[in-house]
Amino acid sequence: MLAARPERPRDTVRSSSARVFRLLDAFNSAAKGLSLTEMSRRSGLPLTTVHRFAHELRRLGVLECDPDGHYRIGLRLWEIAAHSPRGVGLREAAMPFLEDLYEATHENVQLAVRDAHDVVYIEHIAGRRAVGVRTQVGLRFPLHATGVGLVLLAFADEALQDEVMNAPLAGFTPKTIQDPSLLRRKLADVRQQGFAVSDRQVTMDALSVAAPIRDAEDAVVAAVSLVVTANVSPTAIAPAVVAAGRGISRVLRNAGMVLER
Amino acid sequence: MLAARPERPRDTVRSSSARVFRLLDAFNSAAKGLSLTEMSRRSGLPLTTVHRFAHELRRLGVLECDPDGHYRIGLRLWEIAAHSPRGVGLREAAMPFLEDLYEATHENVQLAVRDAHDVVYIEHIAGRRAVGVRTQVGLRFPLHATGVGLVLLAFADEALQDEVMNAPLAGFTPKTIQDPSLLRRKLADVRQQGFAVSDRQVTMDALSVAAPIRDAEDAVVAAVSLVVTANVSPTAIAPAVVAAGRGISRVLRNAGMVLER
DNA sequence: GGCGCTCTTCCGTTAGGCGGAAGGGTGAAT
DNA sequence: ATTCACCCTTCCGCCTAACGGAAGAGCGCC
Repeated sequence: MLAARPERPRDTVRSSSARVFRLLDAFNSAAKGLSLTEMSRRSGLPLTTVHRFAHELRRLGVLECDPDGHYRIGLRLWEIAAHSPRGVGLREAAMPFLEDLYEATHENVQLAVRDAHDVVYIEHIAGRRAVGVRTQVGLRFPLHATGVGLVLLAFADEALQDEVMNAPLAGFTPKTIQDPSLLRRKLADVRQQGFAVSDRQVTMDALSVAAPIRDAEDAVVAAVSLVVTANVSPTAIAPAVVAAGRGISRVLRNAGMVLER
Repeated sequence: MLAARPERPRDTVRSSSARVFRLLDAFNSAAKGLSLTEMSRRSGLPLTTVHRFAHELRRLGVLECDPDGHYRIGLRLWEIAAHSPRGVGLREAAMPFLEDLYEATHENVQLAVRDAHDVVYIEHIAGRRAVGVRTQVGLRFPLHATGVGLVLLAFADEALQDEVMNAPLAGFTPKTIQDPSLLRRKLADVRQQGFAVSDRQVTMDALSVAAPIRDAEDAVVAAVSLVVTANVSPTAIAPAVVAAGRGISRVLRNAGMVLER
């Protein structure tokens, strides 16, 4: 008699952990803290569920809550994340070299890894004087446009390269490579030269030079780059960037760090 | 007939989220990745439960797993943590100033917040030439010994100060303050001077000078410090540290950041 | 081949999760 | 004062997803 169908799996996984992390994901691009209702809206979880989770997570220190009921990502989560090899582990190894690079140039220094089809920025150093760049720790960006992305793509599996080529390549400026065969040739150049140049492919006022970072098993697991104003010669700064990449790779090798997936 | 008692709450909370984070906590002080069995042992959760969680968390990207079955904290968790105001948010605001401090001195620069009775290091910059310090991003340390700790304690609630005083004060060197009344006087000095000096209280070869960082509501929410060899004069470096603290506070104020708990 | 180790699958039980509904609190608009 | 709009909180019955012991599979090692 017209019983409503079970109608189970709306579109979502019904495990408890998946819900918790769906809730936590609601905090990306949340400048300020979120109220319970906002969390509910962003995550698509029922308010009651959010209420239950939020209180529990607060009790655990995973979320923090200011007096007027706005929740934020808490220090506890940050501490757990500090044990992430590809995040903080890599950063610790790389920092002295990024430091030197910054001090020598006073330009934007960036450290990034790949996740799926994105670059994820792990660290960046920028003085107040350097060219304005919109990168931020934790930010994602498509692989084909940036210097670090080109490096990470050039040394990735062919399967992954194909996937990226077959998807539409977003354009940011007139100089962004959007043609797959052009990109393929570019990647070959990167592999041969040992560094990548992204010339005004993200903004028209900046170019970046990036070099690979290898782990203890010699796999390219990260990239370091220098972003400078577009009038600087890439070949002038490439040696320093490549040297930094080598230095960081050496530290990873000596520490026996393996960061492959 | 002799039914075994329910015997419910061994010592642990039985919520799903609490278990997940108990599992994730198993990763602290885990240099390398953990196997399922190791996770089970460290967390005290039954192997089957760990098995279920680990697979689910891996599916979610919260954990990563290398081919031989060793799990690590994944990039997804790190990305979520990148939205933590007291972690990455603070770091972003402070970085240029830490940078300047480092460049001017080439000594160890540290940024820390307080959590309960501990200092938690959010950032540190150390060249290869600086005095060896064992701090690390994400590390905890007692409040009463370090420079940053003294600052954070000096400007904390009286209630919290009392709690710290009433607990035994761990000693690290002969110069570590372990007497509550001495500590109380020290804290008064810190408040009056506007900076703290920890002279050989952690190791006999180093001293640190720390200054407070205030958020948009003028609450002391963090501290910045410089750790140098014990023969450097604290008063010589204090102005630079205090200036950095002021600079960072200004950025927080302009950004309207409120980091009180 | 037996032993110790770890990972995986199975499955019956149940407690913890779920979320609609209703209640309370606050502030702004009328 | 009354209404409205929001947001947070509590309650409670249903039920499913989580639980974990037990047994089995894979893998070196002595």
